[in-house]
Amino acid sequence: MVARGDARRERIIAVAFQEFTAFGFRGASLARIADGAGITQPGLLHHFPGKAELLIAVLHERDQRDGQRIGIDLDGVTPWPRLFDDLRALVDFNSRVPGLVQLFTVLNGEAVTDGHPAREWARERYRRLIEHADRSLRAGVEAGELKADLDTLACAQRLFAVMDGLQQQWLLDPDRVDMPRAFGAFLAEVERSVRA
Amino acid sequence: MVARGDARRERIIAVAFQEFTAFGFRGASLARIADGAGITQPGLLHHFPGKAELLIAVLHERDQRDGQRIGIDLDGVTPWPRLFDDLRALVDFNSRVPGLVQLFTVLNGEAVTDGHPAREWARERYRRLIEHADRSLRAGVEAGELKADLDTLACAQRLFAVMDGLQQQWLLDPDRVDMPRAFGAFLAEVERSVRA
DNA sequence: TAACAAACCTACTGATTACTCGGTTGGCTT
DNA sequence: AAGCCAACCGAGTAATCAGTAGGTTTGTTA
Repeated sequence: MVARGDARRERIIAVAFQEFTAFGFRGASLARIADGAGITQPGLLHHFPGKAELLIAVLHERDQRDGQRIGIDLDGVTPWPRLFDDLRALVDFNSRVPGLVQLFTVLNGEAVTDGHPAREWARERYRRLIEHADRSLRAGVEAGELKADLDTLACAQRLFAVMDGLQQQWLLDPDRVDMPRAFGAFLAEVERSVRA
Repeated sequence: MVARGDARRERIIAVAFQEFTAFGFRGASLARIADGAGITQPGLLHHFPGKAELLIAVLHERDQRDGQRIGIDLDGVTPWPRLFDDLRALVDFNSRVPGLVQLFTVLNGEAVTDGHPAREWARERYRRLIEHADRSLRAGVEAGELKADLDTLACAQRLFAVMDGLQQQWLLDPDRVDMPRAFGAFLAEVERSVRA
């Protein structure tokens, strides 16, 4: 009976992913999620103790799945040319999965509100991503390949600021924002300016 | 009796501003807003036909108030060096009013969800801001002061992407993000790279 | 085969949601 | 003084919200 339970959990998470993407955490309804998963509401709450925990489960599942797909080792030190390639590939991929981008955009925005269950998750996620990029750039500086006076932390923050800012504009107005192109151009500019 | 009505409207909008900032549109409660404004819920709905219209009223009021404060003429053509100064001043100001930044961040994120009343507002706002910056840069190109092959639209989009992306990071982790400094450094970099 | 527990269900809770109906009040205009 | 209307309020509306209590089914394991 373990197998059936696991399958159900996956189904619930998949439906919850869509619900949170469409309406955010506050706009999401457990009743609709249960319905979509072909289960009653108490049945849903047998698998997850509450709405907040369900959201966290969805986010963790996404982190894990996307982490291994994109193949970036967030704990190691990626050589900086590889970092830029990885980011380019990530944005290219994202441009083909607007739903995924929407989930992250909506929840990042919602996360700054009072008492939001994803606040911690959002902050830690940014810290991880930025520190990873920062390490790459610092290694490049130490190897003498990048400018010695490069502000690596500010540069790392900027990389993800542009990525997220373009996602926001792209979701609101896809016809006017060529996200991969705009991000690629930005990266090229950065690559030129950081070289020693 | 007109004066009292106007004062009440202003009071309602001020309280609603805080409520939408703290909880977003979906998380906001008309009952709490009415309470904070010292009025009953039907009393509130006498002034605004519904929750969506109240949100729009708050956003329009903010647009108007902030528009005249920052002194940017969105319809005219700002000389590009002035554009950069204006943006710098805007980010400096924003760093002193986190509540205001939070309202815009939360609503921009929420706006991409299904059937959100601020979707149109968010899209039009970006269009206005980006077109304004784009016109500035194009004028600079035509005057021969900026690179002839500068992609002015992509550059304009990037300016606001960085601004919003840094706001997001700053709200989540104010200790690790020096927003005005990071944005200033970015602008300096842009200014160097766009010059003819 | 007996015990056990995971995986559900029905039925319900009280709270909250945005919003409506049908008033009353009180100041301004004619 | 009569009439009018903006500015409210009390009392509800039906719907939805997340979550609970307590029981039943069903497969696994001892």
